[in-house]
Amino acid sequence: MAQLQKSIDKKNAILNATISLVNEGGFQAASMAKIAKIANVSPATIYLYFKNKQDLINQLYLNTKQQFCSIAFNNYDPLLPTKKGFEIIWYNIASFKLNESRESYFLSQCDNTPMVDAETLQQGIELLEPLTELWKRGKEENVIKPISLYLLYAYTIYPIAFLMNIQKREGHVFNKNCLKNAFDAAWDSIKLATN
Amino acid sequence: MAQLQKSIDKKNAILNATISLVNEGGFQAASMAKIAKIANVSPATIYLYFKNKQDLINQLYLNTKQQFCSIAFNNYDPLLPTKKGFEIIWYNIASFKLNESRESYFLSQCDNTPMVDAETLQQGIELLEPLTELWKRGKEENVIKPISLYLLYAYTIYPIAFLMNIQKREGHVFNKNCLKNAFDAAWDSIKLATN
Amino acid sequence: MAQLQKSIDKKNAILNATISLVNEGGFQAASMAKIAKIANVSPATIYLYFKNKQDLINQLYLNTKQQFCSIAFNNYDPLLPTKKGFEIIWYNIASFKLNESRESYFLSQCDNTPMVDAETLQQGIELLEPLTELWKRGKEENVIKPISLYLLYAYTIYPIAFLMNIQKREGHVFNKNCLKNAFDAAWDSIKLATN
Amino acid sequence: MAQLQKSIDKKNAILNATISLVNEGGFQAASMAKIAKIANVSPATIYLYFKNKQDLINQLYLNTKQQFCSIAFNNYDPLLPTKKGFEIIWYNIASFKLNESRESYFLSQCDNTPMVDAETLQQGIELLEPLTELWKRGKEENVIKPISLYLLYAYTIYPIAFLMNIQKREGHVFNKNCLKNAFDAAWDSIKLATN
DNA sequence: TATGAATGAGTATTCATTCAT
DNA sequence: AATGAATGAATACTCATTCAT
Repeated sequence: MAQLQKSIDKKNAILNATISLVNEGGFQAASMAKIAKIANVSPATIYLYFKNKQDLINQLYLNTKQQFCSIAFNNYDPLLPTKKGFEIIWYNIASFKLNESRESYFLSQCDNTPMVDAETLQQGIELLEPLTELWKRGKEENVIKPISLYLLYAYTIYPIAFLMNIQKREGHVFNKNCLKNAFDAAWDSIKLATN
Repeated sequence: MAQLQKSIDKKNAILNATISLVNEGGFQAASMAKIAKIANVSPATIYLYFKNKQDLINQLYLNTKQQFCSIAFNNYDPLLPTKKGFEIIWYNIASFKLNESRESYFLSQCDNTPMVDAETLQQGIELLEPLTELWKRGKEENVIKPISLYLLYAYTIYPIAFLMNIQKREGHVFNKNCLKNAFDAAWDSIKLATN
Repeated sequence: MAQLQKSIDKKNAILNATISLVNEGGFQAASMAKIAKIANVSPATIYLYFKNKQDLINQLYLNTKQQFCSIAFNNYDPLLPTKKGFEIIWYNIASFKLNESRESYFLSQCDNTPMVDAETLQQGIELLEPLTELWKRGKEENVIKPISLYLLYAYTIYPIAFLMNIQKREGHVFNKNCLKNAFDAAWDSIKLATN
Repeated sequence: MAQLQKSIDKKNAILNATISLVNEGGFQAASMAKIAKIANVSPATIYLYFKNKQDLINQLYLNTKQQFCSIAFNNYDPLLPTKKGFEIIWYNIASFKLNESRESYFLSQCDNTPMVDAETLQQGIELLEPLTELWKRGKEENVIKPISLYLLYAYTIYPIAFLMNIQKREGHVFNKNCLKNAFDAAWDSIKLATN
């Protein structure tokens, strides 16, 4: 029991150290030696928990994506009206991306570089299934434009990463009003205009 | 003259080799030795043109961003009506991002990782000034929502990078209709609804 | 009893795993971790049976040499005529070296590299005492040339290792006739020409 | 010119350092770092001259085997009578093996372990072609037993390695008389008895 | 007796950079 | 302007060995 906890703690320390280093200097700055030093373990110990560096990165990606998704669908109920459901998910995601910027910036790097295996990326995407289900329903209900899931994602979720990047780089913090504007932009881009 | 040309060719060969390598394996995969080999020069030669590796990356980023911007404002005339002007710029950018995916993917990596100096990133952003001018005017004309430039960029330009990523990863190619949908989403997200 | 057997089994599993690994990739390829994995024990367990890696190799050498010698003197009776006695021993050894090539190749590596302690090598040599006794007698009887034991060994026993190496490397198998030729060569090289 | 010489010197220093280390502690003891230190170069420099460690070992093997063979056929003339020719070659080889024990012990390790590529070993064997030609002729002339080249080698050349091993291990030095005995044993083992 | 977890020192190899030519 | 040779420091990863359980 105590041993198991110690193991979990060590693995987490390693994952944490890796996020920090990748965020500060990219994949290349996260050398196994530096990770080990920050996590307070021997370099060899990392290999007890991960097959190699790529495996470490992949696991870290999936881990973080899972955290992300578990928050994304907080309080979400598939029975809610489409717009309401989308609003809840969107604000959850925005809140994660803008508050947990450590995790978000890491995910953003993974999503825009060849750091992570294609296969692992795919696994990460599948975790968002409830959102894609919601979009499907929205299209059937003629509430959401009949456009591809890629476009829906590109215009509602992906932009939040840009805002997070700005926040991180410029110390800028987005207030409630700004967040409202962002949500409106997201919704306006995909809602089907009723005339 | 011929000598100058040879110099330019060499520098370009180096820049080109770097883009290829960064795209294939990220910053870390682009070692000076590999760059030199692909560019058909000696490692030492790189240092005649660039102070060090960071300088090489920075210059490459600015270079590529300039290419990008010179295309972005093709056929653009500040005197055009706001929506028309925006449409021209947006399609220019989309065409660059989706057709010149080599350059685009490189820029996307730079924009989402700590690869490039903060200062250099800033210089890159400033090259888009005609677009920000257009947005300013659009707001004054009550054609565009009175929201921050960050939001405008996040919801109109940034999403294209996601589409490019998808294209690259999945071999998917976006057709005219899809592009139209994307433009509409972009415009809908920032246009001021006239009631 | 059952406990003792289990211990012996484990020790043998370790020794066996080591032979396999050394044969495939030399001393360096036989890491304690790999040995443990193949022998289905924990790395730490190896240290219950052997003081350290060198001790493991030494014991394995002696063990294997003992196997070798117990076969070498099968059906051998010191009272037999010299040539007959030599013939029996020689064929025993050849049969071991050529049939038990796993063990033989291992011994050959040990005998031609600094893998094994000098002291342990000496102990291995002493196991062949009945053969050296036979040679001594043969010399007294003027049946065998009055040359050093080293020479007698070099020209009768050592060559078999070369044949084993060839067999291993080339998949070549030596038939009865070939074996007869080998024995004749061995005997011709040391027998004292009469008249 | 001076540069070329410096390069050759460096390569030789590396090869030399490698032989020393392999002789003292086997393949495993010859780490690239130790080799570099003894050769007075940086570890990275080794990779300017050799693709990797295996390549270094292979080249060293062939190099040394070439030295060996260039001596083996000193003063040898294919037109000499078979026995005379064989005698010259045998004494050349014995002299190399027993005097150049550094090189010989290294070759013996290579020949009895998986240190060297099978392909490279083959290349080494081919260098002895004049000897195999001589043996062929000897068989045609009914001077040498009609047995395989493997056997001829096993009983005439291979035993010398054993003597060298003994010399090295025990400080024992073989005198002229002993050498004569060894040659006689070699010749007796393969000569066709005329009755 | 037996182990899985842990590690500091080591492995082969590559790095960004410099320098003599 | 251009280079091949050179390198110390770093890279990812593995080693033989120990220790708490």
